[in-house]
Amino acid sequence: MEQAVRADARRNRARLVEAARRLFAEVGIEAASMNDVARRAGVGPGTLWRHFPNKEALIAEVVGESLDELAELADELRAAGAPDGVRRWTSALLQHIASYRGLAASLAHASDDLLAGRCVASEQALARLVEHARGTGELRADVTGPDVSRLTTAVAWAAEAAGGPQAAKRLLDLVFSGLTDRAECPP
Amino acid sequence: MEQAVRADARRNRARLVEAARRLFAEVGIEAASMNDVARRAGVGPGTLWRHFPNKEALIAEVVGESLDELAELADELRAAGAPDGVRRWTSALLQHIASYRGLAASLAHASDDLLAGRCVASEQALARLVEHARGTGELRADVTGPDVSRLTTAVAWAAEAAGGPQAAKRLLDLVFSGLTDRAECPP
DNA sequence: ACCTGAACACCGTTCAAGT
DNA sequence: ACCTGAACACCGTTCAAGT
Repeated sequence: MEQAVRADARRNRARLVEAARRLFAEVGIEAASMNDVARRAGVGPGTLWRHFPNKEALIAEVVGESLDELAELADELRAAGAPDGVRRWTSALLQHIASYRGLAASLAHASDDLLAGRCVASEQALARLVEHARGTGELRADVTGPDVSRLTTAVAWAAEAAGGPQAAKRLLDLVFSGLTDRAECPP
Repeated sequence: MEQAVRADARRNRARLVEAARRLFAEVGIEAASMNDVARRAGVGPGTLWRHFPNKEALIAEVVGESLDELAELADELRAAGAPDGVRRWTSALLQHIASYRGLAASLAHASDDLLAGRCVASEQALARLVEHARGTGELRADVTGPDVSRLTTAVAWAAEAAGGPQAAKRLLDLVFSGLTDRAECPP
Protein backbone atom coordinates (compact mmCIF):
# COMPACT_ATOMS: atom_id res chain seq x y z
CA MET A 1 0.00 0.00 0.00
CA GLU A 2 1.49 3.33 -1.07
CA GLN A 3 -1.35 5.61 -0.04
CA ALA A 4 0.72 7.21 2.68
CA VAL A 5 -0.45 10.76 2.10
CA ARG A 6 -1.72 12.12 5.36
CA ALA A 7 -5.06 13.88 5.65
CA ASP A 8 -3.60 17.10 7.00
CA ALA A 9 -1.14 17.16 4.13
CA ARG A 10 -3.95 16.96 1.60
CA ARG A 11 -5.85 19.71 3.37
CA ASN A 12 -2.81 21.94 3.56
CA ARG A 13 -2.05 21.48 -0.10
CA ALA A 14 -5.58 22.38 -1.08
CA ARG A 15 -5.49 25.44 1.14
CA LEU A 16 -2.19 26.55 -0.34
CA VAL A 17 -3.44 26.31 -3.90
CA GLU A 18 -6.61 28.18 -3.01
CA ALA A 19 -4.65 30.90 -1.19
CA ALA A 20 -2.31 31.23 -4.15
CA ARG A 21 -5.20 31.46 -6.58
CA ARG A 22 -6.78 34.29 -4.61
CA LEU A 23 -3.56 36.16 -4.01
CA PHE A 24 -2.52 35.87 -7.64
CA ALA A 25 -5.88 37.26 -8.65
CA GLU A 26 -5.74 40.11 -6.17
CA VAL A 27 -2.21 41.43 -6.47
CA GLY A 28 -0.80 39.62 -9.47
CA ILE A 29 1.57 36.70 -9.67
CA GLU A 30 4.72 38.73 -9.25
CA ALA A 31 3.61 40.70 -6.23
CA ALA A 32 2.36 37.62 -4.38
CA SER A 33 5.25 36.36 -2.30
CA MET A 34 5.66 32.78 -1.17
CA ASN A 35 5.49 33.90 2.43
CA ASP A 36 2.27 35.75 1.69
CA VAL A 37 0.74 32.62 0.23
CA ALA A 38 1.77 30.56 3.24
CA ARG A 39 0.43 33.15 5.68
CA ARG A 40 -2.84 33.35 3.77
CA ALA A 41 -3.17 29.58 3.88
CA GLY A 42 -2.45 29.56 7.59
CA VAL A 43 0.66 27.38 7.41
CA GLY A 44 4.36 27.92 7.90
CA PRO A 45 6.65 28.75 4.97
CA GLY A 46 8.28 25.36 5.23
CA THR A 47 4.99 23.64 4.51
CA LEU A 48 4.56 25.59 1.31
CA TRP A 49 8.08 24.73 0.16
CA ARG A 50 7.54 21.10 0.99
CA HIS A 51 4.51 20.92 -1.29
CA PHE A 52 5.94 23.07 -4.06
CA PRO A 53 9.69 23.18 -4.69
CA ASN A 54 9.49 26.67 -6.18
CA LYS A 55 7.07 29.36 -7.21
CA GLU A 56 6.73 28.07 -10.74
CA ALA A 57 5.46 24.75 -9.48
CA LEU A 58 2.80 26.63 -7.55
CA ILE A 59 1.84 28.62 -10.63
CA ALA A 60 1.67 25.39 -12.62
CA GLU A 61 -0.81 24.02 -10.11
CA VAL A 62 -2.95 27.14 -10.25
CA VAL A 63 -3.08 27.54 -14.03
CA GLY A 64 -2.35 23.98 -15.13
CA GLU A 65 -5.94 23.00 -15.68
CA SER A 66 -6.52 25.97 -17.96
CA LEU A 67 -3.42 25.08 -19.95
CA ASP A 68 -4.71 21.55 -20.39
CA GLU A 69 -8.03 22.92 -21.55
CA LEU A 70 -6.25 25.06 -24.13
CA ALA A 71 -4.52 21.97 -25.45
CA GLU A 72 -7.86 20.20 -25.73
CA LEU A 73 -9.42 23.22 -27.40
CA ALA A 74 -6.73 23.20 -30.06
CA ASP A 75 -7.43 19.57 -30.88
CA GLU A 76 -11.16 20.15 -30.89
CA LEU A 77 -10.95 23.09 -33.23
CA ARG A 78 -8.78 21.08 -35.57
CA ALA A 79 -11.11 18.10 -35.48
CA ALA A 80 -14.13 20.32 -36.10
CA GLY A 81 -12.36 21.89 -39.05
CA ALA A 82 -13.31 25.40 -37.95
CA PRO A 83 -12.13 27.80 -40.64
CA ASP A 84 -11.08 30.35 -38.02
CA GLY A 85 -9.67 27.80 -35.60
CA VAL A 86 -6.32 29.45 -34.95
CA ARG A 87 -7.92 32.81 -34.52
CA ARG A 88 -10.33 31.43 -31.95
CA TRP A 89 -7.57 29.58 -30.14
CA THR A 90 -5.43 32.69 -29.82
CA SER A 91 -8.41 34.57 -28.40
CA ALA A 92 -8.78 31.87 -25.79
CA LEU A 93 -5.09 32.06 -24.91
CA LEU A 94 -5.34 35.82 -24.62
CA GLN A 95 -8.28 35.49 -22.28
CA HIS A 96 -6.51 32.90 -20.17
CA ILE A 97 -3.38 35.01 -19.77
CA ALA A 98 -5.51 37.98 -18.77
CA SER A 99 -6.85 36.05 -15.80
CA TYR A 100 -3.74 36.72 -13.69
CA ARG A 101 -1.53 39.76 -13.95
CA GLY A 102 2.02 38.68 -14.69
CA LEU A 103 1.04 35.35 -16.19
CA ALA A 104 2.39 36.22 -19.62
CA ALA A 105 5.84 36.73 -18.12
CA SER A 106 5.58 33.54 -16.07
CA LEU A 107 4.70 31.46 -19.12
CA ALA A 108 7.33 33.04 -21.33
CA HIS A 109 10.08 32.49 -18.75
CA ALA A 110 8.94 29.09 -17.56
CA SER A 111 11.99 27.04 -16.67
CA ASP A 112 10.70 24.55 -14.14
CA ASP A 113 9.50 21.27 -15.60
CA LEU A 114 6.16 21.43 -13.87
CA LEU A 115 5.19 24.62 -15.62
CA ALA A 116 7.26 24.38 -18.79
CA GLY A 117 6.00 20.86 -19.43
CA ARG A 118 2.39 21.93 -19.48
CA CYS A 119 3.24 24.83 -21.76
CA VAL A 120 4.93 22.43 -24.14
CA ALA A 121 1.88 20.18 -24.21
CA SER A 122 -0.43 22.99 -25.20
CA GLU A 123 2.12 24.28 -27.70
CA GLN A 124 2.27 20.90 -29.37
CA ALA A 125 -1.49 20.89 -29.75
CA LEU A 126 -1.26 24.38 -31.20
CA ALA A 127 1.40 23.20 -33.65
CA ARG A 128 -1.00 20.56 -34.93
CA LEU A 129 -3.75 23.12 -35.31
CA VAL A 130 -1.46 25.52 -37.14
CA GLU A 131 -0.32 22.77 -39.47
CA HIS A 132 -3.94 22.09 -40.30
CA ALA A 133 -4.75 25.78 -40.72
CA ARG A 134 -2.04 26.19 -43.31
CA GLY A 135 -3.87 23.58 -45.34
CA THR A 136 -7.21 25.35 -45.15
CA GLY A 137 -5.65 28.69 -45.99
CA GLU A 138 -6.43 30.33 -42.69
CA LEU A 139 -2.74 31.00 -42.28
CA ARG A 140 0.13 31.77 -44.58
CA ALA A 141 2.07 28.65 -45.53
CA ASP A 142 5.25 29.66 -43.70
CA VAL A 143 3.71 30.44 -40.31
CA THR A 144 4.65 28.06 -37.49
CA GLY A 145 3.19 27.17 -34.12
CA PRO A 146 5.92 29.02 -32.19
CA ASP A 147 5.23 32.09 -34.32
CA VAL A 148 1.60 32.08 -33.24
CA SER A 149 2.36 31.23 -29.64
CA ARG A 150 5.05 33.87 -29.20
CA LEU A 151 3.11 36.62 -30.89
CA THR A 152 -0.05 35.94 -28.92
CA THR A 153 1.81 35.88 -25.61
CA ALA A 154 3.63 39.04 -26.63
CA VAL A 155 0.33 40.76 -27.38
CA ALA A 156 -1.09 39.65 -24.05
CA TRP A 157 1.97 41.01 -22.29
CA ALA A 158 1.80 44.35 -24.08
CA ALA A 159 -1.89 44.75 -23.39
CA GLU A 160 -1.31 44.02 -19.72
CA ALA A 161 1.25 46.79 -19.55
CA ALA A 162 -0.95 49.31 -21.35
CA GLY A 163 -4.37 49.40 -22.88
CA GLY A 164 -6.11 46.44 -21.31
CA PRO A 165 -8.38 43.92 -23.05
CA GLN A 166 -9.45 46.28 -25.83
CA ALA A 167 -5.82 46.89 -26.73
CA ALA A 168 -5.30 43.14 -26.67
CA LYS A 169 -8.03 42.61 -29.22
CA ARG A 170 -6.80 45.46 -31.38
CA LEU A 171 -3.19 44.23 -31.37
CA LEU A 172 -4.21 40.65 -32.02
CA ASP A 173 -6.27 41.80 -35.00
CA LEU A 174 -3.28 43.60 -36.44
CA VAL A 175 -0.91 40.69 -35.83
CA PHE A 176 -3.36 38.22 -37.25
CA SER A 177 -3.81 40.11 -40.48
CA GLY A 178 -0.08 39.57 -40.96
CA LEU A 179 -0.36 35.84 -40.43
CA THR A 180 -3.26 35.50 -42.80
CA ASP A 181 -2.91 34.78 -46.46
CA ARG A 182 -2.99 37.95 -48.49
CA ALA A 183 -6.19 38.51 -50.34
CA GLU A 184 -5.53 36.62 -53.51
CA CYS A 185 -5.60 38.69 -56.61
CA PRO A 186 -7.08 36.85 -59.53
CA PRO A 187 -5.29 37.81 -62.75
CA MET B 1 25.66 81.77 -8.24
CA GLU B 2 23.86 78.44 -8.22
CA GLN B 3 26.73 76.19 -9.23
CA ALA B 4 26.85 74.55 -5.83
CA VAL B 5 27.41 71.00 -7.04
CA ARG B 6 30.44 69.60 -5.30
CA ALA B 7 33.22 67.87 -7.17
CA ASP B 8 32.89 64.61 -5.25
CA ALA B 9 29.16 64.58 -5.98
CA ARG B 10 29.80 64.85 -9.70
CA ARG B 11 32.36 62.07 -9.54
CA ASN B 12 30.07 59.82 -7.54
CA ARG B 13 27.22 60.36 -9.93
CA ALA B 14 29.36 59.47 -12.90
CA ARG B 15 30.65 56.38 -11.15
CA LEU B 16 27.14 55.28 -10.29
CA VAL B 17 25.91 55.58 -13.85
CA GLU B 18 28.93 53.71 -15.16
CA ALA B 19 28.50 50.96 -12.56
CA ALA B 20 24.83 50.66 -13.43
CA ARG B 21 25.57 50.50 -17.13
CA ARG B 22 28.00 47.65 -16.62
CA LEU B 23 25.86 45.75 -14.18
CA PHE B 24 22.78 46.10 -16.37
CA ALA B 25 24.78 44.74 -19.29
CA GLU B 26 26.19 41.85 -17.30
CA VAL B 27 23.23 40.51 -15.35
CA GLY B 28 20.26 42.36 -16.80
CA ILE B 29 18.31 45.28 -15.43
CA GLU B 30 16.09 43.22 -13.17
CA ALA B 31 18.84 41.20 -11.53
CA ALA B 32 20.96 44.26 -10.83
CA SER B 33 20.00 45.46 -7.36
CA MET B 34 20.41 49.02 -6.17
CA ASN B 35 22.80 47.84 -3.47
CA ASP B 36 24.84 46.02 -6.09
CA VAL B 37 25.15 49.18 -8.12
CA ALA B 38 26.22 51.19 -5.09
CA ARG B 39 28.78 48.58 -4.05
CA ARG B 40 30.14 48.42 -7.58
CA ALA B 41 30.49 52.18 -7.65
CA GLY B 42 32.23 52.14 -4.27
CA VAL B 43 29.70 54.31 -2.47
CA GLY B 44 27.10 53.74 0.22
CA PRO B 45 23.49 52.93 -0.67
CA GLY B 46 22.40 56.33 0.60
CA THR B 47 24.54 58.08 -1.98
CA LEU B 48 22.86 56.18 -4.79
CA TRP B 49 19.41 57.03 -3.49
CA ARG B 50 20.38 60.67 -3.12
CA HIS B 51 21.34 60.88 -6.78
CA PHE B 52 18.47 58.77 -8.11
CA PRO B 53 15.16 58.65 -6.26
CA ASN B 54 14.35 55.19 -7.59
CA LYS B 55 15.60 52.55 -9.95
CA GLU B 56 13.67 53.88 -12.91
CA ALA B 57 15.47 57.20 -12.64
CA LEU B 58 18.75 55.30 -12.83
CA ILE B 59 17.55 53.38 -15.87
CA ALA B 60 16.47 56.63 -17.48
CA GLU B 61 19.98 57.99 -17.03
CA VAL B 62 21.54 54.88 -18.53
CA VAL B 63 19.29 54.54 -21.59
CA GLY B 64 18.05 58.11 -21.92
CA GLU B 65 20.53 59.13 -24.57
CA SER B 66 19.54 56.19 -26.76
CA LEU B 67 15.89 57.10 -26.38
CA ASP B 68 16.63 60.64 -27.46
CA GLU B 69 18.51 59.30 -30.47
CA LEU B 70 15.50 57.20 -31.40
CA ALA B 71 13.34 60.30 -31.32
CA GLU B 72 15.78 62.09 -33.59
CA LEU B 73 15.95 59.11 -35.90
CA ALA B 74 12.18 59.16 -36.33
CA ASP B 75 12.24 62.79 -37.34
CA GLU B 76 15.15 62.26 -39.70
CA LEU B 77 13.51 59.34 -41.43
CA ARG B 78 10.37 61.36 -41.89
CA ALA B 79 12.26 64.37 -43.22
CA ALA B 80 14.21 62.17 -45.61
CA GLY B 81 10.99 60.63 -46.85
CA ALA B 82 12.39 57.12 -46.62
CA PRO B 83 9.76 54.74 -48.05
CA ASP B 84 10.57 52.15 -45.37
CA GLY B 85 11.01 54.65 -42.57
CA VAL B 86 8.78 52.98 -40.00
CA ARG B 87 10.28 49.62 -40.69
CA ARG B 88 13.78 50.96 -40.17
CA TRP B 89 12.77 52.77 -37.01
CA THR B 90 11.26 49.66 -35.48
CA SER B 91 14.46 47.77 -36.25
CA ALA B 92 16.41 50.43 -34.41
CA LEU B 93 14.06 50.21 -31.43
CA LEU B 94 14.40 46.44 -31.41
CA GLN B 95 18.16 46.74 -31.39
CA HIS B 96 18.10 49.30 -28.61
CA ILE B 97 15.89 47.17 -26.39
CA ALA B 98 18.18 44.20 -26.98
CA SER B 99 21.10 46.08 -25.44
CA TYR B 100 19.96 45.35 -21.88
CA ARG B 101 18.05 42.32 -20.78
CA GLY B 102 14.82 43.39 -19.10
CA LEU B 103 14.69 46.75 -20.84
CA ALA B 104 11.47 45.92 -22.70
CA ALA B 105 9.70 45.37 -19.39
CA SER B 106 11.20 48.53 -17.89
CA LEU B 107 10.02 50.66 -20.79
CA ALA B 108 6.57 49.10 -20.91
CA HIS B 109 6.01 49.59 -17.17
CA ALA B 110 7.68 52.99 -16.90
CA SER B 111 5.86 55.00 -14.25
CA ASP B 112 8.46 57.45 -13.04
CA ASP B 113 8.52 60.75 -14.88
CA LEU B 114 12.23 60.58 -15.59
CA LEU B 115 11.86 57.43 -17.65
CA ALA B 116 8.27 57.72 -18.82
CA GLY B 117 8.88 61.26 -20.03
CA ARG B 118 11.68 60.22 -22.34
CA CYS B 119 9.55 57.34 -23.64
CA VAL B 120 6.77 59.78 -24.43
CA ALA B 121 9.12 62.04 -26.34
CA SER B 122 10.28 59.25 -28.60
CA GLU B 123 6.73 58.00 -28.99
CA GLN B 124 5.59 61.41 -30.15
CA ALA B 125 8.29 61.44 -32.78
CA LEU B 126 7.19 57.96 -33.83
CA ALA B 127 3.59 59.17 -34.08
CA ARG B 128 4.68 61.85 -36.53
CA LEU B 129 6.58 59.30 -38.59
CA VAL B 130 3.63 56.93 -38.63
CA GLU B 131 1.30 59.71 -39.70
CA HIS B 132 3.61 60.42 -42.59
CA ALA B 133 3.97 56.73 -43.48
CA ARG B 134 0.24 56.35 -43.82
CA GLY B 135 0.41 59.00 -46.51
CA THR B 136 3.13 57.24 -48.46
CA GLY B 137 1.36 53.91 -48.21
CA GLU B 138 4.05 52.20 -46.12
CA LEU B 139 1.40 51.53 -43.51
CA ARG B 140 -2.29 50.77 -43.54
CA ALA B 141 -4.36 53.90 -43.04
CA ASP B 142 -5.71 52.84 -39.65
CA VAL B 143 -2.42 52.03 -37.95
CA THR B 144 -1.37 54.35 -35.13
CA GLY B 145 1.87 55.21 -33.40
CA PRO B 146 0.93 53.31 -30.22
CA ASP B 147 0.13 50.27 -32.37
CA VAL B 148 3.63 50.28 -33.78
CA SER B 149 5.28 51.07 -30.48
CA ARG B 150 3.44 48.43 -28.50
CA LEU B 151 3.89 45.70 -31.07
CA THR B 152 7.59 46.37 -31.48
CA THR B 153 8.20 46.37 -27.73
CA ALA B 154 6.13 43.21 -27.45
CA VAL B 155 8.22 41.52 -30.13
CA ALA B 156 11.43 42.58 -28.39
CA TRP B 157 10.13 41.18 -25.13
CA ALA B 158 9.11 37.87 -26.68
CA ALA B 159 12.43 37.47 -28.46
CA GLU B 160 14.27 38.15 -25.22
CA ALA B 161 12.36 35.35 -23.53
CA ALA B 162 12.95 32.87 -26.35
CA GLY B 163 14.65 32.83 -29.69
CA GLY B 164 17.00 35.77 -29.49
CA PRO B 165 17.71 38.34 -32.22
CA GLN B 166 16.81 36.01 -35.10
CA ALA B 167 13.40 35.42 -33.55
CA ALA B 168 13.04 39.15 -33.11
CA LYS B 169 13.61 39.74 -36.81
CA ARG B 170 11.27 36.93 -37.77
CA LEU B 171 8.46 38.13 -35.52
CA LEU B 172 8.88 41.73 -36.57
CA ASP B 173 8.62 40.63 -40.21
CA LEU B 174 5.37 38.84 -39.48
CA VAL B 175 3.94 41.73 -37.51
CA PHE B 176 4.98 44.22 -40.10
CA SER B 177 3.29 42.40 -42.93
CA GLY B 178 0.08 42.93 -40.97
CA LEU B 179 0.65 46.65 -40.67
CA THR B 180 1.43 47.03 -44.33
CA ASP B 181 -1.13 47.83 -46.94
CA ARG B 182 -2.45 44.73 -48.65
CA ALA B 183 -1.21 44.26 -52.13
CA GLU B 184 -3.77 46.20 -54.05
CA CYS B 185 -5.80 44.18 -56.48
CA PRO B 186 -6.64 46.12 -59.60
CA PRO B 187 -10.10 45.20 -60.85
C1' DA C 1 26.11 70.09 0.61
C1' DC C 2 27.09 65.71 0.49
C1' DC C 3 28.55 61.04 2.19
C1' DT C 4 28.44 57.05 5.33
C1' DG C 5 26.77 52.99 7.01
C1' DA C 6 23.74 51.16 10.41
C1' DA C 7 18.97 50.11 10.62
C1' DC C 8 14.04 48.34 9.42
C1' DA C 9 10.78 45.50 7.24
C1' DC C 10 10.68 42.30 3.96
C1' DC C 11 11.74 38.22 0.75
C1' DG C 12 13.38 33.54 -0.78
C1' DT C 13 14.95 29.54 1.19
C1' DT C 14 16.59 26.11 4.57
C1' DC C 15 16.49 23.12 8.49
C1' DA C 16 16.55 21.52 13.30
C1' DA C 17 13.11 20.40 16.32
C1' DG C 18 8.86 18.67 17.12
C1' DT C 19 4.32 15.47 16.68
C1' DA D 1 5.37 11.58 7.29
C1' DC D 2 4.51 15.90 7.92
C1' DC D 3 4.43 20.57 10.25
C1' DT D 4 6.50 24.54 12.67
C1' DG D 5 8.87 28.53 13.04
C1' DA D 6 13.38 30.34 13.82
C1' DA D 7 17.23 31.45 11.03
C1' DC D 8 20.36 33.27 7.07
C1' DA D 9 21.55 36.18 3.37
C1' DC D 10 19.61 39.39 0.80
C1' DC D 11 16.80 43.52 -0.98
C1' DG D 12 14.61 48.21 -1.07
C1' DT D 13 14.64 52.16 1.51
C1' DT D 14 15.49 55.56 5.25
C1' DC D 15 17.98 58.49 8.29
C1' DA D 16 20.94 60.00 12.10
C1' DA D 17 25.54 61.09 12.35
C1' DG D 18 29.42 62.82 10.38
C1' DT D 19 32.70 66.02 7.27
